[in-house]
Amino acid sequence: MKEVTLKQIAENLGISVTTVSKALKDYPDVSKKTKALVKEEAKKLQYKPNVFAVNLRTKESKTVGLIIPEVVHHFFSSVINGIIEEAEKKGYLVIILQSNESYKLEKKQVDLLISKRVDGIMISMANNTVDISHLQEIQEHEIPLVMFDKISKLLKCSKIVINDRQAAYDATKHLIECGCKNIVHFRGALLPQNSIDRFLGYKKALEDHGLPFDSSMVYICERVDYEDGVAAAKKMIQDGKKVDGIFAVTDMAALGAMTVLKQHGYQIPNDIQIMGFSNWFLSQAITPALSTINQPGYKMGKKAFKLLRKQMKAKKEGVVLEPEIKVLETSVIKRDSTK
Amino acid sequence: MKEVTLKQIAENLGISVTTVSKALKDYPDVSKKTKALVKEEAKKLQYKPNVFAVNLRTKESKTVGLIIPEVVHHFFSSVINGIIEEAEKKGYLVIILQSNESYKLEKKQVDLLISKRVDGIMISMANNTVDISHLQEIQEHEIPLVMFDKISKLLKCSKIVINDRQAAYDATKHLIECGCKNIVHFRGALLPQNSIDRFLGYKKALEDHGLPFDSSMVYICERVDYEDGVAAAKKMIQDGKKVDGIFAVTDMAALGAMTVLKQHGYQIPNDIQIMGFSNWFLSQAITPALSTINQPGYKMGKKAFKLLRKQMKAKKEGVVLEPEIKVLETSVIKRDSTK
DNA sequence: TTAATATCCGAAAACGTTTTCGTTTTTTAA
DNA sequence: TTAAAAAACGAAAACGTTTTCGGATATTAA
Repeated sequence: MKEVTLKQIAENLGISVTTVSKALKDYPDVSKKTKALVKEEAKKLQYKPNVFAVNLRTKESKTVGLIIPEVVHHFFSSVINGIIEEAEKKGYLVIILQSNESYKLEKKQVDLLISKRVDGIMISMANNTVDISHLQEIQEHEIPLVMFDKISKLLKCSKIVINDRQAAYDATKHLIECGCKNIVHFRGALLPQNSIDRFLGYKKALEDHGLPFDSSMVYICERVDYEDGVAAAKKMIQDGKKVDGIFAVTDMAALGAMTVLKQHGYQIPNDIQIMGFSNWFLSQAITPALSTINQPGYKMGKKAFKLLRKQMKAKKEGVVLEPEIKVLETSVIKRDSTK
Repeated sequence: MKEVTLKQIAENLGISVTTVSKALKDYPDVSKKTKALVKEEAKKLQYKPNVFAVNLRTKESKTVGLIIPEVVHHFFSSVINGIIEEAEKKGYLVIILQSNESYKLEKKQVDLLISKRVDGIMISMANNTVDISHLQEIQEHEIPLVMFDKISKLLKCSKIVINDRQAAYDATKHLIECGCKNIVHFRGALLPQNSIDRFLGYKKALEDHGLPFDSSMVYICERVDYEDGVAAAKKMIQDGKKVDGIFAVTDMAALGAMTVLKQHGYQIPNDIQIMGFSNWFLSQAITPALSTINQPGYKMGKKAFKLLRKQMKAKKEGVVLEPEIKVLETSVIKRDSTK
């Protein structure tokens, strides 16, 4: 089974490769008649252009890269979903790589994508990435770059985020308005910006409402997952502090905490109210249903690709485009874990 | 910033492109001295081969395609994780596409991957796919193909599965051994093979243990998710049948059922025992912790790529390889939803 | 009719690499 | 010293497409 090429079609029709190519792309300088002939023959032979040759010639691959900390996370898989769908609509395919929250691996993945000559890159940074030279390298190669969710404030590029600080502020405020006076915060790791911002929002909300901030009321959930929530809650109970509210950095951590609290006989929301973050799809299914902040992963993915596409288009047209920063709306979702 | 090419290096060193190419690939017919020189120069200029040209020349892209029903599913994202990791180890990148459980879209995605000339394809079929001509087309293009999880028995290709029937048999048997006499089955959609197999395993287990099979004790969960479990449980309660055990096609459906049952005052496992399927990561975290079947997604992903790689290698070497079917082990995981 | 213009077509270069095969140079054997 | 063998190198073709630009043909105007 021989591959069908332009040459093949040209020979069959007794015309030149040039004309065949142009006919298929509707160049104005080929007659309607030959266009029809060529297209018919192409269809008959089921001609499909050799992308390898097209890539080489046009210097683009219609492929973009995506680097995220981990695929197996509801938030990130939602983002992936949004990106893939949006990309496909525009004829782009997506290569996904994981950093496993490791700076070293993240750097390696960036190199990989650069050498694969993808048309653009989207990235959500690993927690412990501080050096951003690998991201600058992307820009030096003039590859359009978009950051989302876990971004670096130091890098000048298009970004798509939520206002973590404001959202955390709202979440904490919600707890306060529900009557909480002693609110614990289960925060994320120390480095990533969104973890910092959520912490700051929590702190600010306390201050604005006349509640004292006490750093011993803050527990760290390094990986912001279920187990971390469990561990933090256990530690909290052990510490024996007076607590009537918890603002957790993610729904998963909140859920972990909830399980432990229930096991220890705490009534939710009567004894302790809990606020999550992300609106994970099962948060409404657990008992009590978890109050949380809506973090639109799917939408973020869509927007991320749209921004990237804008950059890619501009590059192709030789236009210089100012980086754009899009902030997506979040909102408090009140359920049964707060009253 | 000009791209560094072989030509560039050749000119700098006053030798031919051919020699440079060969030197970098350690051909035996270039002297140690020139090899050293070339490599040094290449490193100095940070030479990176143009993959587009390499692809064109070698006719391979070191890229594989993956088609799954949906990214946002814990099982599938586990598979993705396994595949990406294994692929990367061998220098392959992965392009992920979704069928959204639609045959039409699945077909389109296959076409896309074929025209992208990926080196291999892995697929888990959409529920309503019966016509497999698009998969045969993959084989006609001589693209290595591996199916996993949701497979077609009609297609001759490498597959990686679990023994759904046996696993379902074990799950049902477990319920029976825990004293259940009236076991309901929440099954998946009618078409996909694994849904059928799980149903058959359930039925066989009943028969083997002298329990009557009653088709009105089977409820369908089309999308096998939480909401389906909720709906099926409601319907079951409404039907007013005597039930002391449920075997659900997935943990998510089981969880949905559990929520409804708890709301209706049923004690689990005292009034009704529940068995899930998949060992979703949170199944151990809910209360009561869900007994289930261990379905190793991550491992399945790894194995799937390994099988694919074997096929790709064989193709390259011109060897014909018999399709291989790997069956992964499953096991009953006993937790608190059964006694 | 010729000249000017519009329309259509194709030769050829280019993209950067790999690989075949022939040529040159060096080494070894006689 | 010469012939044979081994080692090192390079010219050139090939992969299949896109695009420039010059040339041919057909059409219109004078």
